[in-house]
Amino acid sequence: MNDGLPIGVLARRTGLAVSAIRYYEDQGLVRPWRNAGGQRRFSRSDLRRLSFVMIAQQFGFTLPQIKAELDKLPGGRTPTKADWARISHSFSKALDEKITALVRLRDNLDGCIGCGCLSLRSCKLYNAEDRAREKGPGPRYLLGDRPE
Amino acid sequence: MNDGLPIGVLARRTGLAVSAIRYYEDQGLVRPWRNAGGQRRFSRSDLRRLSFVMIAQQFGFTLPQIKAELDKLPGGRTPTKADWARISHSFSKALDEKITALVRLRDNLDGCIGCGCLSLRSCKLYNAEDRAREKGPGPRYLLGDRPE
DNA sequence: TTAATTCCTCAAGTTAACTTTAGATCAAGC
DNA sequence: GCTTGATCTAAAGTTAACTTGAGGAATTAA
Repeated sequence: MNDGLPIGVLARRTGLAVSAIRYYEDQGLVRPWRNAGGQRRFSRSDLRRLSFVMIAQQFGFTLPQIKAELDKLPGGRTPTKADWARISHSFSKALDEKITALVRLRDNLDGCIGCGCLSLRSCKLYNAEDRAREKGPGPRYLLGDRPE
Repeated sequence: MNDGLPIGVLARRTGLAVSAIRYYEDQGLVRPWRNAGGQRRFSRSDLRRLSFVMIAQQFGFTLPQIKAELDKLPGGRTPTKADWARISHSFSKALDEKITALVRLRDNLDGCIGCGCLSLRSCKLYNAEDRAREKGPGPRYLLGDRPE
């Protein structure tokens, strides 16, 4: 009874394709064991790992970034609710910061007269772009750096 | 003086590569005109369009989704601050909903004893997954549907 | 026990979002 | 006018994140 879940069950429960779950194993996001016949068996907590992956992806995180988050979970034992609460919390905090930047963009528009931008010197957004420009070549991110 | 910005200036101001901006034109995200010599000229408001694209991408929106948002801006005239405020607002509202779902995931963990999940029947997360499962085959999104 | 289903690996194919390359033209400063 | 740097097009290449397909083995239900 407690011999783990086969991959198809994980797929049905999460909505992921079987091939996607196998790919996630390749990328180190889950670590199933094998049964006597060589088939993957997952623990129930992997349902949670996969849910986390799906959610994080919807927010634009890459698989390596997500792996880095998941790697913060304890290695030897099954993660506790406290482990998960901590990781989710730091995660939603990072998102809150991104959102703050988005709201700031919206609010900054109020300083401009229509668009154009007719009053460039007083436009905070314009200045924000100029400030980003001073940081040198290569892509810069208006929202600050990407996570991790 | 008011003959528009060349692509290189847009690139320096936004941090995007010139090739990326040209690609965005192909995808219909910006619509520069051409000068006598056939070179692209952009309006200043395109700086804002591109900033919006960059921000939206960080939140995992695809280019078609972003285009759909930008297409809501008025066609004939330069967008006003009110236009931009409206689009940013609906955008951050969608994100707030996603975040709410994330927080719900975190909070749901409190119903479980450690993990395992030892008390499956009382685990809200487990039930949430089962509910998703009932919606039929194909991928389902724990956070509700993707935007647009 | 047999049939249907599920699973396995490995290699190749796919899509989105770009970048790179090549060869040519345009624009700006001296 | 000339040179240097920016820009042009078109086609091919790249990376992440998967999916698909082939051929075969394991599990499960009857």
